[in-house]
Amino acid sequence: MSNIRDVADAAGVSPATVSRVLNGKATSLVSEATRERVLDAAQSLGYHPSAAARALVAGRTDTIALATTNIHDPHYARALDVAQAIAEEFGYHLLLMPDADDTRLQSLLRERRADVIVRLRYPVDTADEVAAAVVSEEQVVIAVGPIDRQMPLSTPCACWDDREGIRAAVEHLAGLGHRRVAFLAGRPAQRKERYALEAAGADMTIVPVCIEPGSLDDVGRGAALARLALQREPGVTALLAQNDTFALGALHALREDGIAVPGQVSVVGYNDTFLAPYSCPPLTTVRTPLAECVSRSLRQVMEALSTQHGAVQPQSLQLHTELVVRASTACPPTT
Amino acid sequence: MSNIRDVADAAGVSPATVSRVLNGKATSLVSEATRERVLDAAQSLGYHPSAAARALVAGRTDTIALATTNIHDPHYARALDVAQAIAEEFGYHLLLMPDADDTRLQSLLRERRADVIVRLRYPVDTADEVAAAVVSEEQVVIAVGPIDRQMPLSTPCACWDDREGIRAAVEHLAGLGHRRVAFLAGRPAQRKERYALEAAGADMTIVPVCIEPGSLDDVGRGAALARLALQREPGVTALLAQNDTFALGALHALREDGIAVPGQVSVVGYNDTFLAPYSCPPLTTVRTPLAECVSRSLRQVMEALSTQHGAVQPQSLQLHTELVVRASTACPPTT
DNA sequence: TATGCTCATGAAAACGTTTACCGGAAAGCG
DNA sequence: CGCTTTCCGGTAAACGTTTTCATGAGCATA
Repeated sequence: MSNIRDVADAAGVSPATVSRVLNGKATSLVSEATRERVLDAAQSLGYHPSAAARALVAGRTDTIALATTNIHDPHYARALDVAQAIAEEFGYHLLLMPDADDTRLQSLLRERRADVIVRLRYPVDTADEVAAAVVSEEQVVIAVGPIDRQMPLSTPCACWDDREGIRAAVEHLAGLGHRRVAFLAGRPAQRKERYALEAAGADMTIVPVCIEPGSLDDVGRGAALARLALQREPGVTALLAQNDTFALGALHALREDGIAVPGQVSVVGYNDTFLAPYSCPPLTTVRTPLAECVSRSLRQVMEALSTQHGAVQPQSLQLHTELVVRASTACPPTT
Repeated sequence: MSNIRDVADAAGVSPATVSRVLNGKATSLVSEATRERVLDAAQSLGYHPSAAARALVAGRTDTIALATTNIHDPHYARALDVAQAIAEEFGYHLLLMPDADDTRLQSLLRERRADVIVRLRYPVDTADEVAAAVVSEEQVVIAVGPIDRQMPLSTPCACWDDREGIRAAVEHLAGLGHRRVAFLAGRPAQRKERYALEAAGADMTIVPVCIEPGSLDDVGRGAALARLALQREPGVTALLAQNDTFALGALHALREDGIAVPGQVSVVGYNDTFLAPYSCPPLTTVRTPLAECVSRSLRQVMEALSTQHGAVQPQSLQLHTELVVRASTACPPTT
């Protein structure tokens, strides 16, 4: 394993010069002749600087951490793709940290394992507690997620309002004539469930349905929830799913049970994942701007980090959600 | 930001003692009284040891790197889940390295950014070139992917034989009476395509169909490939897809064009992702043991790394593929 | 009391970089 | 020729750990 010292010896210069050549910010500091000699030596020795040593002295790890639950959900996988692309663009590495509670994120920061943490889909207003662990001016926590109420954050933040999306879905269903709708929730006391209830007008009832976490995968849970809803709540003519994956399961269950979608029951998803247009029938769903949020906020921070020398001032960004109407919703049957 | 020295001062001991307490392998080396004092001091100072400094001196980063293309494919997302779970179990971090060519993997190793690299889905027999960069006895490259021919590797390896799966699919279709089948390939000269051709018996023709990489997502490409196949290759009664995502697109296209599956055309997927049972109709597909391969080989290496002090001897593992028959295949129409 | 052993702890040397500081040579200018 | 300026590159001090070696205390044994 070769050192910077080995390279220096091979090129007949000092380690400092090698470092200067390899980091080469100001090209003027070293002559063209030595630069070439150093590069040759490094090349022929197969030299790569130790990330640890560099991080230790420079205080940067060139690493972005992505903190999220549910990497298996296509919606988050998309965000991961986006983050990866940006990391690559700026020469950073991507560290994955799923199911990360605040304590683990804080130690991640303190151990200096990452310069930037993108915290996905937790309610953004709890991000400040994590950000409190920020150690240097060059460490940032970015909060990306649904927002409850506008409030000033000390960290960069990109968010959207789930109420907006839910309201659009509910109004769409109400406009079609649905009067009784079931909300297929991941677990009890979901925020979205509250939104759905609050969005329901006087002429519409929303009944939440949920199921204890078990051995089922997400699609399976969606199927189970759909069956439960139709069996337990007579008169329900539409299902509003917690996410597209649940909706996919619901579609499958209804198809198996011989219930026509959207003829007898309408189904609305959430997130507009890449599966939604290809389901059977194509899924009406609410597009949430998760990927866009990650993309914009992360890029902004990375740019600030790479040019300006010092702290990143927290910028907030709020994007809109939007209902995408496809073929899984229609008027309720006229009985 | 607090040091190990700060903690030492606060506890009235030397840094060495703090290190001993915090790494605490042999509990007998430090007295109970000082141990508690140190832990208290560390706690109240919010101390976390610097990952960089630790990595520099100890030569380990406690990091597993996952090298793969296509994180957005549900099949790889599953592998990622598995790897993450194991990393967590052993107290390691997970670094993501998509689209990594050999050069980048080698510098990853040389920079010592990871102790273990899991290299997904490249032909396993090219892994040795990457492993050649292995620097210390405690660095490992694990090769996980389809295998062409059995050959001794210098690195741990978990693989399966795509020919096995392809053959099962082809025989299934042949048994149903299909005589002309299209293979929907990702790009020209795919290995699987070769396998498909070689698996076809005398009484069956396989025509490859492919399409230049473009702006389409994978599902969209599957749809386009299906349409292309049926238009360009008359007499085709079954489609064999490169992967489940393509198959999903194919199902969608056929449904849109009013072609009955499996009545008029049969469709076979590949990989058996979580979507396969829920497609419309449920997808007949070949189950490949990617996740299982990752799980087993990675766990074995991690255990070797954590107990035995020294090199990991390369163990090879080959698992079977298996055809999962669902509802997207049937006899060809009798014209 | 001298000897030897165990046990807890401290001192100091790595690990491989980056960077602030300094010195010397070359060059421009009077 | 002497002075200042510029440019190039070397020296050495960090960065925060882990780990080897040494030291000294306590204690048992002879």
